[in-house]
Amino acid sequence: MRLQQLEYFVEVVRCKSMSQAAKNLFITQPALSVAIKDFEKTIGVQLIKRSNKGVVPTTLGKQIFNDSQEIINIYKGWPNASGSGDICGDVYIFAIPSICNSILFNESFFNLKKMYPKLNIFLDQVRPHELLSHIIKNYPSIGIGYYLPSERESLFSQAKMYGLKTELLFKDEFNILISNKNPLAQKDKLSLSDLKKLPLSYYSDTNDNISLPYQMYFDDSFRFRLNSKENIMELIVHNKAVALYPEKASRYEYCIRSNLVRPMSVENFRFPQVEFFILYPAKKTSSIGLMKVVDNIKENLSDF
Amino acid sequence: MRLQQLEYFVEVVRCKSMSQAAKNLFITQPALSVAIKDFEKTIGVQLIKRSNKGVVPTTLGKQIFNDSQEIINIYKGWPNASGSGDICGDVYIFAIPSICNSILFNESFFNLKKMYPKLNIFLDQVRPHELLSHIIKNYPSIGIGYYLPSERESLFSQAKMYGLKTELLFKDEFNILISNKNPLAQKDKLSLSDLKKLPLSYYSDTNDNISLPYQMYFDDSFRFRLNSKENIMELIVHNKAVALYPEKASRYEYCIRSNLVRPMSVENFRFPQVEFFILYPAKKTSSIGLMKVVDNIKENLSDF
DNA sequence: CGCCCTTACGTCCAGCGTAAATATA
DNA sequence: TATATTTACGCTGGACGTAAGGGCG
Repeated sequence: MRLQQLEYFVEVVRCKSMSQAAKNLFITQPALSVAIKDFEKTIGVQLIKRSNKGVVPTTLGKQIFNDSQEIINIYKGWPNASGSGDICGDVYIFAIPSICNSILFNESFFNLKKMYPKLNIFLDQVRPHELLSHIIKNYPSIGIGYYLPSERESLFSQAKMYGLKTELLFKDEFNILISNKNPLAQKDKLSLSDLKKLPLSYYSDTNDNISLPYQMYFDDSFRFRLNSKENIMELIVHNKAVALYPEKASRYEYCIRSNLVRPMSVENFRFPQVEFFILYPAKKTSSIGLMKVVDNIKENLSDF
Repeated sequence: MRLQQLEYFVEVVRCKSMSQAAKNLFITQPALSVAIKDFEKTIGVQLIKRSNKGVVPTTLGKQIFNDSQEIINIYKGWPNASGSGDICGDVYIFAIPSICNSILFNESFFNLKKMYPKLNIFLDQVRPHELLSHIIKNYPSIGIGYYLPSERESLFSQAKMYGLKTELLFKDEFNILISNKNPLAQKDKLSLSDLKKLPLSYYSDTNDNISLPYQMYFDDSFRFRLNSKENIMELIVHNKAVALYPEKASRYEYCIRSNLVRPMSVENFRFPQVEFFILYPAKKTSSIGLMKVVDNIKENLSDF
């Protein structure tokens, strides 16, 4: 017998309806029907009477309804029990640079910390090619990154091998970040020939597989290989270079919000489309704290 | 989270030892170790400190130990909860004639009824070839019968198809039941030629695949095909015929206990060896009452 | 080395979703 | 037919057993 079944039963009695309770519990109605039936089977007696109008508890059903509420009240007080109890523990998040601001800019992310003061949340910025290894080394932890559509299958299967679940958050498109000081920033769109006047900055790791292939389109008389987003942004703001960044994910960058730089696309030309994903332990035994953070991020970044 | 995990945790704290608790809980020590670890993971905090001397609860562990006991006390009062609460419901047992007395003769079988007065137990005597169909028609129910070793695989796989679990109870050997009035009963063993003087009685169903093949060894000038054990026993007691019966399973027959008839073997000759089995629903959601009866029978009839 | 607990891995069952069936007004 | 519940079935994950691994006296 699972504690969850008690919660299911309580919700069914409260709603006087299987279908309504199923909605509230975020499971399908047949699944709930079976769960309640199994619950009755282990208890050994009928707990609710079914009809096409809904359900009503039997005499004993009411008794067990009360007991169940009492039990739920006890364990909801436990740390990390699915109530809002005393959720605690350490949660590690590894995210690629472009998405970090989007996470941090979101007020509800900080509400997590207010809601669960004992929950320690650590956000580490890592380069895309390091993401998976960080997640695995620091299991259990959460990862946020992107993949090119062609990398999708290999990422999903690799993650699965390590007991990780991968979920798509949103699709994004790379664009050029350019300083508003640059006269070209006045245009609606850049042309391919404009690019030749612009030096491209990119990450110093040799696996920057987004920017590297496009180097040839830019002014290749300069070479800026830097190892932090801050360095790169600094360069862009001072109009010494441009960079390729995912558009949606970067929308909360300070330089963009304050109009120091702007994202621009190129006429008749598309930079890579990518899909942002979240990676987290597939096991249901993951700490509730971790799952709260996962749910929060998914809520904030889905359909971004 | 399962209610069982609370019981596991409570037992571990009580024993101050994983291995001892595992013994009391009838699971292996590694299984318990994992269960407790999962419990801690969902709660989010360490509940016990491990050492090579055993385990001790942490501060929070003690708190949750108390809460768990409280929760267990609540649901142990429910009908069929694994406490000795108010176990109720109907339990149907189908057993072949030869084993019925062994079940009924056992005092502990009747203690079941004393312990759980609301549990209705129905015992039906059925012929071996009808056993499976009765079990299926009356699902969930319990069956007790025997098979020839050659029938073993087919029975097990067929039962599995119907969601039934089959367990060996004990091995038995068929022997001749003969009236003590008969002078041959004075001998130590019968000879094959003695059999020719003895008419064989057997069940009137055409599927009596134990007795039928041996008909030729007996006095075949008589043919007694009867449809109840009482009729057959009556015949044997009055020395009008003999019959083939499994020896161990029949030991509680009144006629045998009171020395009216005795089982005899034949020199240099063996009647079929059979294996008695119990059949019951494989699902863990079976009513606790049914499982109590299954456990009782297994306890009484294993290594008979 | 022995005791106690953990990790690894394979097997089997339970939980849930999808789709289809059933019941009642 | 419309609404509510049940049944059927496939997939995935969890529970437990067996066997092997590690820490501490």
